[in-house]
Amino acid sequence: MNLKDLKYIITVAETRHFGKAAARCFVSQPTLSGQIKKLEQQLGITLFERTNRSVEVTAIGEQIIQLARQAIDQTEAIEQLALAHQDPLAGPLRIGAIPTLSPYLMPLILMPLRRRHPQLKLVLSEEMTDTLLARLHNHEIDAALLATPVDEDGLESVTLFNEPFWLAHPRQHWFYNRETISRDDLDNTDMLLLSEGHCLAKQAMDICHLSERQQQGDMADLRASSLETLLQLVGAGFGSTLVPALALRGSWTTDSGVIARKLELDDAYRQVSIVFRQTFPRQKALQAFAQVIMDNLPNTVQAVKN
Amino acid sequence: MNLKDLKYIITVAETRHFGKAAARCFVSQPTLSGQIKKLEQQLGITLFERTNRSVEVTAIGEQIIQLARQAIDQTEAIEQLALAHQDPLAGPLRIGAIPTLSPYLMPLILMPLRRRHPQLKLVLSEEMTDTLLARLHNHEIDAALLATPVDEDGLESVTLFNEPFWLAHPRQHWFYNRETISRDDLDNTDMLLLSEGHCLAKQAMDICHLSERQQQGDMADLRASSLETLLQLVGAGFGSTLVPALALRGSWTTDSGVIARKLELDDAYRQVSIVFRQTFPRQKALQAFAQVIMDNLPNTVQAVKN
DNA sequence: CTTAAGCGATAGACAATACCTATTATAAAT
DNA sequence: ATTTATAATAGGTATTGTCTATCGCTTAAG
Repeated sequence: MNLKDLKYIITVAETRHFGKAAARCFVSQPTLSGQIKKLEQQLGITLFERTNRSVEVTAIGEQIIQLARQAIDQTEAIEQLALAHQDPLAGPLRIGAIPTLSPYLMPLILMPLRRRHPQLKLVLSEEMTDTLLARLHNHEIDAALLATPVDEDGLESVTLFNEPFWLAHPRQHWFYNRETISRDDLDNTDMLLLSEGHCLAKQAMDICHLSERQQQGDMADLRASSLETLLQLVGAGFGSTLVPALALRGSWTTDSGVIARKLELDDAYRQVSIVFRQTFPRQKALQAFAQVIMDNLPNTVQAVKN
Repeated sequence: MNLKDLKYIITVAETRHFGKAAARCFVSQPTLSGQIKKLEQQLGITLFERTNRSVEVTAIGEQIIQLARQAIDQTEAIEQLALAHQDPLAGPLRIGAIPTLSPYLMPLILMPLRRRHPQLKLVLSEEMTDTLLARLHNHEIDAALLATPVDEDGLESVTLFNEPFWLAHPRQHWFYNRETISRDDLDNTDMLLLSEGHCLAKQAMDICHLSERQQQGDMADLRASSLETLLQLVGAGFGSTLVPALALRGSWTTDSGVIARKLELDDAYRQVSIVFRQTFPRQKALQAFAQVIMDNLPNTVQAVKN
């Protein structure tokens, strides 16, 4: 059986005329006759009762043609669906981002994205780097926004921007009187960190020259599960911390006893990149998404030219 | 697009493995790969995201494969339906019969038919010869049981049996004392007839040598619309009539003042035949139906050997 | 009564394409 | 480093869908 054959019998049933049906199917009449004969033999039944003068559909033919119509409808639905999704921007894009980035970046780009690519729908998830990479491999998400370099098999990574770390310290802290903060200053203060698994925790440790062991001994009980909590702790005077620039766009500096200051250190930034499977077929959609991000960054962070 | 292609992508979606899918489809792996590539190009979308190590279905692929499954289901339903009807006896057979035959013949054969061919369902209709022939041409019925020879284009006719005409007369009639009834006797009595259109009316007139005109003058007001009515009239003494043998199988002789007697005339019978379109594809079913009729006739009528 | 026109079926040649074998390229496992 | 497993590619073969030309038949017209 064949989809063309089904179209043929449907058309014959409609026209009750082999010649006209053939013309409507853009084939010759012998072709149509032959294909229908073949189909009838394959099915073992007669679909049309024909004389030189008339063509009538048999009872069983009526039933079969009804089913054939449904089958053709399904295939046309397939073509419609495919056509609607030929635009790689169309349809949902499943994006995961790390928790120290997502709540600060997404508000910046969602509106511009909708304006620029209204047909592109996002499905967002917020998880830590390892989980995101696993979900990427499992095809559960299409891309991940990470702040750590990735070099895994089958994954590709495009850097979007460099996000500086700022120092957040309590107002009462002796930092308050310093003109600039040096790395030595950072080494000699109480640094609060995010709980384990957050890449930001490890990066902060690297910059402040803290070792894992040191950390465990000192303030394991003061690791926070979110940046918001962390800043609350800073405001309460428990210590200082490094904060990615985008996270400071809120009202932290003004009210709640937290002072945020730029760091004049070469390596006090993180590289935010979008990571996806090399085989992902809708990379154009990711490209568009990335472009919207880079076009809508505040001037505290600098987009990377690729 | 092609039904085979749809089967291919369904199988790949199930196995997530081109080689295994190819084996299950009984084709080589390159064939499967090529066909799927072709389909993806035709649809303009990627159905599977594949590496050397894994095959995963894309989001749009999932949707399309779901539709493909439905389409394949429809075609399998077509094959099932065709298979179920490959037995030409299967499915309903639309039979029309004339009113002077149907109510007397059908009770004789319905039970034997069900015993012999339980899968053969009858759809009966009861109309006069002309109507039946028209419906036959219109494909509204598949065969007609008639008592008149038919020689129309595209129709074929098989004689089933010869049904003798019996004479039905009132008990008080002078026929009652006669040993045998001759044709002259018939000419000289009041013959009651069925209303126009019934072939039995014309046949009775032929046998009794009545002309149309004669009939109109005499007893146009006494034509009956059914055999039952006609016999009621006979019982009431309004005249005599010719009755086909099968119609006398009831209890007419015993009670209601009607005497039925065989006629010893060469031409006092009618030929009952089954008529159908030459192109009708289920002639085997008609053959079976006809055989059941001939096997279950009472000994008052004689089957015709073909 | 002959001729012409319309219709579906048939025959044979051709061309598109589905299919196969053999091979390549690449990644994972030993 | 070698082997194994996988999908992709290349090139040749075979199937089969399609075409043109024609037949056989029926109906309509001259």
